[in-house]
Amino acid sequence: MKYAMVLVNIKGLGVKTFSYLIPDEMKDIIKIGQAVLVPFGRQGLINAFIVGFSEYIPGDFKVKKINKILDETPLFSIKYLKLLEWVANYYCTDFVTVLNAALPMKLIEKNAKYELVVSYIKEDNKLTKRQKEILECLKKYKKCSLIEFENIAKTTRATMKKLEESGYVEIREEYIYRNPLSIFKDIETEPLYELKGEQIEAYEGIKAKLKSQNPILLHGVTASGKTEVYFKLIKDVIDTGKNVLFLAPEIALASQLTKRLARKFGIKDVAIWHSSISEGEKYDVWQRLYKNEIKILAGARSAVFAPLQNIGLIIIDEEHEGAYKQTTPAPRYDARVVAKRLAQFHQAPLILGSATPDVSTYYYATNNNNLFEMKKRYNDSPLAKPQVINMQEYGKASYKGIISKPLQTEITETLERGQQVILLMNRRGYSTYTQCKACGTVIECPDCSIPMIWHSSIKQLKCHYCNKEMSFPDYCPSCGNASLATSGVGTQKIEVLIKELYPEAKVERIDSDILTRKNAHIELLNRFQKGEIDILVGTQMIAKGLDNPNVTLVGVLSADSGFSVPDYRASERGFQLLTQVAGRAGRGEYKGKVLFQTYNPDYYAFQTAKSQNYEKFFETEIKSRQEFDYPPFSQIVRLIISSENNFRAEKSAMEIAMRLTTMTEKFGFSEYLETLGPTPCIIEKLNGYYRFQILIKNKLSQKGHDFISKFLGKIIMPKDIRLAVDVDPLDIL
DNA sequence: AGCACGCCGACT
DNA sequence: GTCGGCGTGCTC
Repeated sequence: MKYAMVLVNIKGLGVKTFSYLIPDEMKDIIKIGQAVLVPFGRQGLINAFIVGFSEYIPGDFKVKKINKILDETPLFSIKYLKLLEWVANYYCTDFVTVLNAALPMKLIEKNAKYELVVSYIKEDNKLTKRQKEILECLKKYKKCSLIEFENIAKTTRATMKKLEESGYVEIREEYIYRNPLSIFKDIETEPLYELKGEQIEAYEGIKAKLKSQNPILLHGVTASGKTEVYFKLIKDVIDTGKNVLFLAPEIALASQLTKRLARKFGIKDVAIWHSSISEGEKYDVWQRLYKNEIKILAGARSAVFAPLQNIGLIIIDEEHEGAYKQTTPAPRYDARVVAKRLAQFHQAPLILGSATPDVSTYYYATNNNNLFEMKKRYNDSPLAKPQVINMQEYGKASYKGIISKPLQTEITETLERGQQVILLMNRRGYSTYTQCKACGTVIECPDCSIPMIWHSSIKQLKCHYCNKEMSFPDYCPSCGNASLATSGVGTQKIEVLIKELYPEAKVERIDSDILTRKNAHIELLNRFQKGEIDILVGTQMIAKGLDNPNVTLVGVLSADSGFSVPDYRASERGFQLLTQVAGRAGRGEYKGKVLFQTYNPDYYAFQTAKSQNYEKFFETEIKSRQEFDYPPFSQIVRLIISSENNFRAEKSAMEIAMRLTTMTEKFGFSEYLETLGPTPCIIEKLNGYYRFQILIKNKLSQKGHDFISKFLGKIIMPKDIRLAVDVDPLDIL
């Protein structure tokens, strides 16, 4: 091979690949994944990585020689690059974009992995008073990072060098692993629990399926004890010498999970990976993973790109969570999809777990006979049957038309028993829109086609998409009348009303508006757990993960709000939210109660959520998906064309749709591919950009997908127009 | 990002 | 003439 494809990261340019000539003396030792030094433009020698080889260069340019191989041990494998290539093709972006998302920047930018450390040797009477002090200080440490020590001892590099020359201290380069788990230093170890009842059946069932090429679904109701089943499976895998990747939907849950894993399996075998650990920590964990020093890696979605070796099992918990899909920036990957591919590469099983599985996941698991169910709670406490309050009937008799009499009674009784209440209101802010009573005009965000929402806490109107704030106008911008009023209900209004109704109770609100202080919501959840809060009002943030045995009442104030969104997955999301929040009630020894307030008591997704009957919900939902050719019966590729100029965006969207249709016909893909649109997006304007969308429905044809990927790869957009490609979008708003 | 190249107006 | 403004384009 004559040339090497080399990956560089240049400020402003980002991560890109370039071709370099391989000098003869390197030909035998050069390998994919090695760090090299290459000359680049006027910047002299820079760090780069070998990502491929070629006999030719892709174009006509002068080519420079690789200067040096920095480390003969590669930092990633060919297999790893093949996975990223597959991801790039599947998500219709370029390889470089995927690499950028997958590799820690530190790995690409700087290869220096050694730090100066200083250690104590001796002291004698020749030392000055100050030098003696410094050595006294150093004695306390066996060895210490030099920079750190200079800070501690309030001394300088010159002084330390002098001490080194005279032989009092030793300064040397040493690799120091940073360990993100150091916060769990004093962790207590914990044995694995014995499985019982349905857990044993699920465990045995899954064991028999571990050779399956398709994902295995563990569908277990809330609090059924899925985690213990995972732990048992993990134990089996690491006992065979293989490693485990365990994903959780968000960072907070991944941290919690890591702590539990460290307790069960020992801190040195467990590592954590997510977007918020520092670049330095990522670099170190990367090295340890590559050297096969870690047995269990826990993390959020980006952990699918960590170079875990010799994978024997991948687990994705709460698999229905939207957080597994990256929405922005590109690559808009779904960790579940990447994990499936990764599992195939390692010939390892992939286990997906949820109480409310994704409709597509459930469909495939049933078809592949890979479904395992746990229908009872671990401690046999019964699932509460939600009671539906028809607001058409009870609305008039309710408090300000919002909190029905039955809900009020239940809250009163729960508080009297000294138990706790969760109230779900899936909308932030005080109201939902601001409207002129005279002409009907709704105040919209100047940059987004979205109603501005009144926030009583900050006394401002706020856009929930771009966060723009403005003061409440005195007059209607359209007709000039002083008749603007807020309508609709959000969490802030519920908080106010509940405080009015229950002045004695301790009421707190949790939604993303209180996240101004870091960890504010964790503090609130801890206080709720300790019983310092009686009633917790919040958005979907309170629907997940709360395991508080003293919660016996869950009220959903506007249970149908989620279902009315114009999106094909709205029913699924609504069902999941209601089931998850209902699962928070009565997890301990006390029986739980769940109340849904609604104006549409007959809606099917609602009825099935009421009976907590996933199978029934699935039956109805899958029929409608089939009827309209929605996933899992098709794959959707969504193109969003946007511009600050409405007309330009529309024109460009029409051109793309036209070209796509023509090409589809020309290459004979009409059978598999259907192009819909362009249409203005449901959110027509966002952050000042006018948005149009094209939906491509692919009837699950690999060739069709390759065609789309190739087609999109060739498109060059004018500078004032943006094209975003979203494969398997979570919503089509 | 930086830095060169290059095409126009202002000025010793 | 030529100094310098920054818009455009390139880095294997």
